[in-house]
Amino acid sequence: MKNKQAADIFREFLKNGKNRITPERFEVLEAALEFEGHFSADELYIMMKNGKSRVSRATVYKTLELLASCDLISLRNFGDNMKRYESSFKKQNHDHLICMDCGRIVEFINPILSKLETEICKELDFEPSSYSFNLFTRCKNKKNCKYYNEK
Amino acid sequence: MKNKQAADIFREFLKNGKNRITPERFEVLEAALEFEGHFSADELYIMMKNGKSRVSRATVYKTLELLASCDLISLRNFGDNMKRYESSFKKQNHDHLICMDCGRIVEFINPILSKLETEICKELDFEPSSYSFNLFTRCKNKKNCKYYNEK
DNA sequence: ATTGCTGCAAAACGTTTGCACCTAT
DNA sequence: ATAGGTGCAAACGTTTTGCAGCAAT
Repeated sequence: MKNKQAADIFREFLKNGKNRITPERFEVLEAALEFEGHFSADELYIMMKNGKSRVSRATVYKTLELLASCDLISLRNFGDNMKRYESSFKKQNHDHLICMDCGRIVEFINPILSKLETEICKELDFEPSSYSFNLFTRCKNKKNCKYYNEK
Repeated sequence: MKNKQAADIFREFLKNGKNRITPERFEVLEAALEFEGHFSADELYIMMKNGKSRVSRATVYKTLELLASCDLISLRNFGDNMKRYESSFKKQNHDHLICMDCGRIVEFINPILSKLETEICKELDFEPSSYSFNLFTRCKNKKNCKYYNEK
């Protein structure tokens, strides 16, 4: 177990919710934290299969939901109809710029957004939980964009 | 045809893109503009079917894409894996607060967001196209929330 | 002993596609 | 005449579900 601290958080979360502590769940946790960048549930499942894991697709899907509930990973939506996740353990909260031509996803941090979240929720009288701010763009120079050109 | 002005915009857009002008496309336009609030492609299709329209599901899906391209409607993503649309004809650009408990969607307008869009895109050197800012929340008083309680 | 979890396959869901026919140009 | 659109049903990709057996409590 490489991320003992994350595992402790997950174990505590499972206990409090009267969920069982199973080796499969910790396998998924570890794979999710190791994954570089954004991944879909199926991508993670395939990666784990290739790594000779015997965890099932259903378990991967369900465990990712649990991990998102306890904020060890974040759920993202980039406009395709697909849930994506990324590790949020020991990582600063950030937002995403998506290029609709080349598919690149650039992360950025802007401190105003979480202030806006607090402010607007207060005004409308809702309890904030999370927010998403996505910028959909097109890269300027297709000729110089290696991501666009390699497609 | 109730929305002559929108129809003109659509007709012009179709011509410029060498798309044909068909009665089916204008039927979808009209239904989309009449729909109150947010709708999925399938919801619109079902509604049209119930209204005795003979337009096919495929045509609805494709026409909604065209309508979004010429900004007569806006494409939204509220975190479920489903494309949602809403009329944006003669309507101010706005963002959404989603209550994850009762399902309510509240619209709000905040002028800072489009400034942020411009600013961040400039800094990262991308051409802005659109953005989405969603606040995921929980309503504060379940007891007094009629949306929560009617479920 | 009792739930709850797992793996598997099947089903569900929204969406896209292939194709023969039709229609706007 | 011809390119493009339509309707239908089948295919698609992601996610969820039902269920029998298994394992954590």
